[in-house]
Amino acid sequence: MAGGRPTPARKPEGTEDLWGAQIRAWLRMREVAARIFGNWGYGPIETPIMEQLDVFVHGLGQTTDVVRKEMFRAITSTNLRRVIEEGGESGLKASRRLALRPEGTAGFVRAAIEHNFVPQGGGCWKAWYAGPMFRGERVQKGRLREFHQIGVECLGSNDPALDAEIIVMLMDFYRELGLPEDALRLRLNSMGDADCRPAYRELVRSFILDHADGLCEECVARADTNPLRAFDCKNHGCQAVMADAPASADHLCDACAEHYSEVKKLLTRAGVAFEEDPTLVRGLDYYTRTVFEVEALTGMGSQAAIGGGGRYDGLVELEGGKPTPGLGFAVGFERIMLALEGIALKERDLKELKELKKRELNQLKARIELELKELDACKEHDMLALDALGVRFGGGEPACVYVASAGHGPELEDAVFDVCLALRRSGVPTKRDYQGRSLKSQFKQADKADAALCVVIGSEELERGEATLRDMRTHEQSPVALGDVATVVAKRLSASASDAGAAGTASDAAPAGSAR
RNA sequence: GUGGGUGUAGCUCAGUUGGCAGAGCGACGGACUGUGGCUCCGUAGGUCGAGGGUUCGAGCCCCUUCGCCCACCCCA
Repeated sequence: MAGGRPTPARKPEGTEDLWGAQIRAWLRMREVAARIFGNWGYGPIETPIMEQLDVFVHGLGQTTDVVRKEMFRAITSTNLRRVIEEGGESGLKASRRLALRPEGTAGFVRAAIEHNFVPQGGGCWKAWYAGPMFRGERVQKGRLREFHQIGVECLGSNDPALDAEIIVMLMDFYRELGLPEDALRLRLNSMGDADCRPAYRELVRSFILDHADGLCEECVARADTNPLRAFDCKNHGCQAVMADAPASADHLCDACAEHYSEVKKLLTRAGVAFEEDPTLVRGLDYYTRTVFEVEALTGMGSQAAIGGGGRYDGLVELEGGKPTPGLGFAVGFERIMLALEGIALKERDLKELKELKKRELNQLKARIELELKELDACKEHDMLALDALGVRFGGGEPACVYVASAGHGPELEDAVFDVCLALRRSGVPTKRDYQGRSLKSQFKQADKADAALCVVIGSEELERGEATLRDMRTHEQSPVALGDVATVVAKRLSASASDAGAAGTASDAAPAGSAR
């Protein structure tokens, strides 16, 4: 150990460091959520990443897989050893038994009860959240132990219009992110409520016992504890048998049936395509009536659901609050990114062909003209790579300016320092060299950083109290007084930014200002 | 919890019956003394995941271990 460095730590299994294009995509997705959900009356909320264990046990249900084996649990105690010796955490009071949230709804409902969010007179409370969730599962494609969700919740009304609205809003959200409806599949079902679900459950249970021959052991074994789960079984034999099982939508009580048909009517009215799927049974106990799930058709591994939710009219009561209806959904950030990547890869064939033709043309031109002025193959490759990352909706870093110094010397270095300071303080993203590179090298750096402008300061300029301002696209250069650099650059940048904004919103071909 | 795959340069990966540690891309420098993208030339970069064993000799064979990926299950 003496003098040796410790071996560097690694991030825990199933976690990701978010940086570069990823973090920008996450922030951008939150912006889109804030805008779209805001239009529908949902405001932002943030609740703790950990809650008392009971919040999840009561809310999600004792028997769900999430609670039984997928939660990260923690205790606080002044004497850990005694807790272990005396039979574990069950001896601790509730406030000392904690868990990292595996989903967002239970904590939201806890907060709603704690602060009386729902108005007495019968209005509803709407909010959206975004943040990390934790489940101790084995990692695979589209499944992490720490993952990020954006969710919305609405408490206080059983109006079917709300069920339809949040689904429409969800599809709008996907479209805004670059996932059109034809890239997705929306599945819809109704699970009934406290009045009709028990009887239906019993129907399914006896169906399973009658058809035990054709079903796998596990499905039969679960007939008593959770018969509906048999619909979810991946076993083909089970799927074939369960296809003939009684469908929940056919066994709803009158109130649930009316609610369900109203939801479907309104969805159709809004032009949202859906598939009724009687086998859709969501894994958390709190769902009642409307349940839905959205799958992406490309890019996914075996985990294709990029969002899902439904109504949970019994949940608030389960958490100890007054009976209050509610509903919501959650989408998975990482899975949406996979879906976007799938789309980008599909489009890539077309783009590659285009690229190829362009290059052929360019080669011909080169033979004739020797020099090509606007070939930008490198940048376009970068954009392709970005597309493959699924960040096409996220844009790149904002336009920036590069300050280059021609030559060395304390006066020059001070001038560079001053100019950068002024630029940054006037809100211009500014980059510079710190390693004494050659001017040529600095231009290379500026190019890589995709700088729109370059400020060159050398001893000649310095004597005149000036800097040279170079437009990296047009190659035009002009002198600017040192004191005016910040204001002139800020003006030039904002002018070109609004140009690009006006011209290039719909076309992803706008080359300027869009690399990482 | 169960099963399969994989680990060699910053990245993507070659590496033959055990015999000098490799390529492409990237990075850096130069050609061009103060002006970017193309081209050419050059340079740097490795505990071969870790530990042990067999051998004259191990990236390769054996044992142990760790990480990562994919799938079952479940879900976002």
